[in-house]
Amino acid sequence: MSADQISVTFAALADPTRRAILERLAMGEAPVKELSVPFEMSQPAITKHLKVLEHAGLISRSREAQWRPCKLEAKPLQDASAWIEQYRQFWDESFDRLDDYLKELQSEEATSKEKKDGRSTRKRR
Amino acid sequence: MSADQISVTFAALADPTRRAILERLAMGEAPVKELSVPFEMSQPAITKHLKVLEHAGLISRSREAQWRPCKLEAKPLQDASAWIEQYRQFWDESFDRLDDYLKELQSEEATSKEKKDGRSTRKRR
DNA sequence: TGGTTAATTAACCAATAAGTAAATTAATAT
DNA sequence: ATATTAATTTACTTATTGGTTAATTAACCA
Repeated sequence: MSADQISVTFAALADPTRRAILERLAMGEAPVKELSVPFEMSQPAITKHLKVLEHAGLISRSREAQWRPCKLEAKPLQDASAWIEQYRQFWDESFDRLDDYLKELQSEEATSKEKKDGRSTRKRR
Repeated sequence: MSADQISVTFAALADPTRRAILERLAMGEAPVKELSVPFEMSQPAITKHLKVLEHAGLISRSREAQWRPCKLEAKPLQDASAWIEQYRQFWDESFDRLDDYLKELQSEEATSKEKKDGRSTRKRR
């Protein structure tokens, strides 16, 4: 564990079991036993995957009696997403327009004014 | 190599050297020697990283005399991005508006009409 | 108390990953 | 032909990953 946070995040996402767990957790919290049901895999194996996810900050854990519910923590995904979005222009033809819209959205929220202008000056391809 | 494509993509992105190589290639094509300059690492090591990236479809390679230029191929990033975007609602407060905008954008492009309506009916949080 | 369920820990194994140094291939240049 | 430069291949080492089974901890239940 000397890797940077985004490396840890991508490494955690590189396993299909772990991604499936995250997808399940998007529906709501769940204890280990329940998470393990869809997989032909021992419970210790699931515990290990959960440790990887927890270490990556992608889940958090609490206690309820003998259960340890897992909860999705999507924050690291935001950074991963931001990294990938750098490259959107290389695949997305409508990148310019989306990019402009996001900038506009941001300035809208930052300044809370200029609600109905700007758009007319946007670049178009 | 029996993993699904998105696992291969995330695994390729989990290494900081490989991410740095992709960032360099976003500026334009480059041969192996040039790519290896910023790293304290032997050339065979770079060759290995390039193979991982090529195997993941994140770069392609050609030939020019004794050089093998590498070129960024961002397509797999689109799928990785799409996977992560599933979770945007868990971190992004303006998810609803962006989601609505993307839907609007899509229908705009599909139908090529209804250019200046819709926005007034969007959900707001 | 003892039994059951939930989950983790410990010890182990096989496969993969990330690096090295040395040898080899391929193209260019003299 | 030979030397140089670019890149890869080979063989090897070390650490990590993903899984196993068996034992242990922890909380609840009757």
